[in-house]
Amino acid sequence: MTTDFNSFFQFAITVDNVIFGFDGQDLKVLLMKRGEIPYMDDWALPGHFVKQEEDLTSAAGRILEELTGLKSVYLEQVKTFGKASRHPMGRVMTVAYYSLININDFEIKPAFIAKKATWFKVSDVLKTPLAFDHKDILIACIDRLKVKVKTQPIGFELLPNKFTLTELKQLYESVLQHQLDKRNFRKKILSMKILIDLQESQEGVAHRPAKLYSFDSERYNRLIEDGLHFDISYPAMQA
Amino acid sequence: MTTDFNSFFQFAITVDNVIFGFDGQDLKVLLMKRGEIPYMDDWALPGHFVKQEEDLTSAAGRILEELTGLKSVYLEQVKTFGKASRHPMGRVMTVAYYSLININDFEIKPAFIAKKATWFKVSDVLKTPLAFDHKDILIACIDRLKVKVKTQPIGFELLPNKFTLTELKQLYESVLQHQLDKRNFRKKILSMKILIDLQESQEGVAHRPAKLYSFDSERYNRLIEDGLHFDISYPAMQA
DNA sequence: ATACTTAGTGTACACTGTACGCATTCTTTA
DNA sequence: TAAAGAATGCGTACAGTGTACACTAAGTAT
Repeated sequence: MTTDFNSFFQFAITVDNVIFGFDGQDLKVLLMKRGEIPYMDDWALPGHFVKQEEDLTSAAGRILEELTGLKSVYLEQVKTFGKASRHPMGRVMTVAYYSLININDFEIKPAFIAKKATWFKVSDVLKTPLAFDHKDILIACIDRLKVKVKTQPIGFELLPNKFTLTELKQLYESVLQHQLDKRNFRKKILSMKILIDLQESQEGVAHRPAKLYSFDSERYNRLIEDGLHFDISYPAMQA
Repeated sequence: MTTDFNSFFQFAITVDNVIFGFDGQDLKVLLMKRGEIPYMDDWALPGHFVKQEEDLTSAAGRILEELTGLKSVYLEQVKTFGKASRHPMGRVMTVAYYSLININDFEIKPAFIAKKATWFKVSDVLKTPLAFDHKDILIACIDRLKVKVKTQPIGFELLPNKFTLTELKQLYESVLQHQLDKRNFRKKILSMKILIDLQESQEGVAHRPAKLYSFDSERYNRLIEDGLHFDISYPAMQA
């Protein structure tokens, strides 16, 4: 009975993290070139084994921090992948997370430069093979992000504190893979009253500078209490 | 290095399954009285250890079938719970699934009668303590169901093949915990054209019998291709 | 026959989504 | 310094959907 019970304790758990960034044009994901077997030299999601005494959530945060130096960023669990055959070296389940970071804050930690951590356009990565079942994991995270970004104000996590409405629109378009109508997008976002008009403008651009805004999370929370329905649905705003 | 690697393989994985049913009045969940330590005699979600050679998805299906005899029912992974302290007897992570079954098809397998599998009203269970972190798991599954039932036609999984519009409305009300306006609900559902009018009526009721409908999944899929937006949002239909 | 119970229907109004074009403000360069 | 270029930023009209709301119809039970 006891030995029977113990026989179950032979799994390993990893956390794999789909780190999304946005460079003003495209949605990007951070991949690492594997330096060990299996899948040596293939591109893979950053991930690690969970340690014996470590909470799952802590493990996800640790990976992100070790790699990027960033703490307290947006991090969400998506799905656990547990096919018996998914890891050639044993029974390893992986819990997939995705995180949203401001790509400008980001700086790869020296320890990882050797492992070649690189940003890829999401649209490109979908065409190239990845280690393990990481392609499936990536797709699951993209799908989750698409759903979530429409109904939760998480898109702002990918932008600098100060941003223009054009940048925000570009972000939504690259996540949702859909063109949006400029005027309707502005109208909708501004009508929610969740942005602070910073009374500042872009500088150094070769055209009329755009106004800068920031996301007012306190106000957002108050409005949600009052029944605000955050919803950026692209069928509603096709260009 | 190898020993180091092996040291990670000391986790156990369980699957816990929140089995939802609907009796025409209330949303219910199937719980079992535990017959072993820890948490002996407490109510708990049905669950099991995942076996060495078993896919995660198969394990979830196996639990459901062993308990209810039902195969190929709606089953969805929700979240993995992995606090280091969550299981007093070792490092056990659990992957939470929920499933939707037609309560009339259901018959508890004899092996489980001894373990007292019983349906509870969801609203009651939320007030009583459960084993482990099963309360958290239950809440996560309820929340997921609420979100999902609004945008996917999964509510029908909880109903018999033939149902009345009043039953369907009652189902939504008990899941969403919100009253809906009868006329608007009917108008919305019928306007989607995803129900088949069976040209039959209820029998044996002490009042005007209601018409029976069934869900037309093929038609639904066709309409989705054409851009149908399934959305039963309660702010839109408050009573 | 009457009372009772639930099923089933329609309309008016407000609001939101959607489509769409032009003037404005800044930089660059001729 | 004038003109061209580039992106910003604004408004309106129409269609469609959401929402509120009360009574009649069709059965059963007494």
